[in-house]
Amino acid sequence: MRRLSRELGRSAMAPYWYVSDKQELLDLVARKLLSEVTLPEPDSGPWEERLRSVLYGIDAELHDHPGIAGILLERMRSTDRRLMNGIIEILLSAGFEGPNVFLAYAMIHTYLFGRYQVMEMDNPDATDLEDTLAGLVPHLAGLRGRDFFAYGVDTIIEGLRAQLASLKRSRRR
Amino acid sequence: MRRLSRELGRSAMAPYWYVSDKQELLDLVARKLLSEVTLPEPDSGPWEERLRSVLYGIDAELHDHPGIAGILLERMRSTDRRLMNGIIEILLSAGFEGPNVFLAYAMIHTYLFGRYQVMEMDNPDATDLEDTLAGLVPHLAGLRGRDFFAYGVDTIIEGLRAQLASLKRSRRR
DNA sequence: ACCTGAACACCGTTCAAGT
DNA sequence: ACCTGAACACCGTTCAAGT
Repeated sequence: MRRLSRELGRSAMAPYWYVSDKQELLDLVARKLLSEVTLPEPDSGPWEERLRSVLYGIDAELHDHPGIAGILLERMRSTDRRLMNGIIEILLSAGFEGPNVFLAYAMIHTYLFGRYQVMEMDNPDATDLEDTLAGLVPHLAGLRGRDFFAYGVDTIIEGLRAQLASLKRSRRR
Repeated sequence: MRRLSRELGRSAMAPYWYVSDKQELLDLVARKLLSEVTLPEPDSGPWEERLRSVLYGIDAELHDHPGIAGILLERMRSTDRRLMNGIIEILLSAGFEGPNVFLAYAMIHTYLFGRYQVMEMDNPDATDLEDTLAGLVPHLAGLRGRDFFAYGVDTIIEGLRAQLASLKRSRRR
């Protein structure tokens, strides 16, 4: 707060006229970013594509503001449920049901949450990787943050597809 | 640091005789916890089970100390690479190769990271879920933290299995 | 070898006051 | 309506000093 006021050329207490505390300010920022993510139309494609689209949308917002990821994702599941609801609708349309809807959603949410703690891991200090790994290091050079995220999302989608298949199998009995 | 000293009945500066700063103290705690996780023997079972076993091991350590998750996972990929190497060996034994080893590892690491930011989400305030969701809420009651983690790990494993299958397909060409 | 006390630079925030 | 200044309770940490 003090740094913000300093950068705006005001006294330390100036922000407190607009906002009641630091938390409220961060909430407003998170709210703004969340509102910029669009949900795909229900009939705009297969669930996999719609899911990927929301996740990439959230990723894009977080990309330039990794600092508020925590607040943002916390809001997503408490006060600002628009995106959470949207994702759950996608999962329902995919065929998830009952507890599985929440399990699947939580899994996705958790991955997103991790993404913005790690971020810096994208370029993992290839220096002094031991034994078996040393030979693999060259492969690391070409990988970028987006590659890691894309691979993660793909893997999650494949995983969910498998869960869905076994759900349908057990339903048939 | 001040609170630690207070609880130990020492002056605020007492810890600084043992440790050069707060970061170093947290590192020592993280190191201790990481060292308590055992890696399964390479021939102790299929890769899926060995992977699950390490992840559950890490989860168990983090469970009672969610606060140091950030430091712990950061160490895992920087100074304390024992577990990271172990997981990567498991992935290699599963058939991953080249960049895919790192992509798969990063995906897992990211999920773990998210797990301990979210934690509290495990019981998501079923109050005022809107429209389509209201009907699903009863299913939430029975779900516990462990269920969410187990489902996440299962989904990741299924996802990785699918990635592996397509890797092998492309290798055959 | 182990610890203390005073001090510094930094926070978020309360409260009374200024224009 | 919009902002300031002084003050408080809290940090992590430096430095010189005590036993």
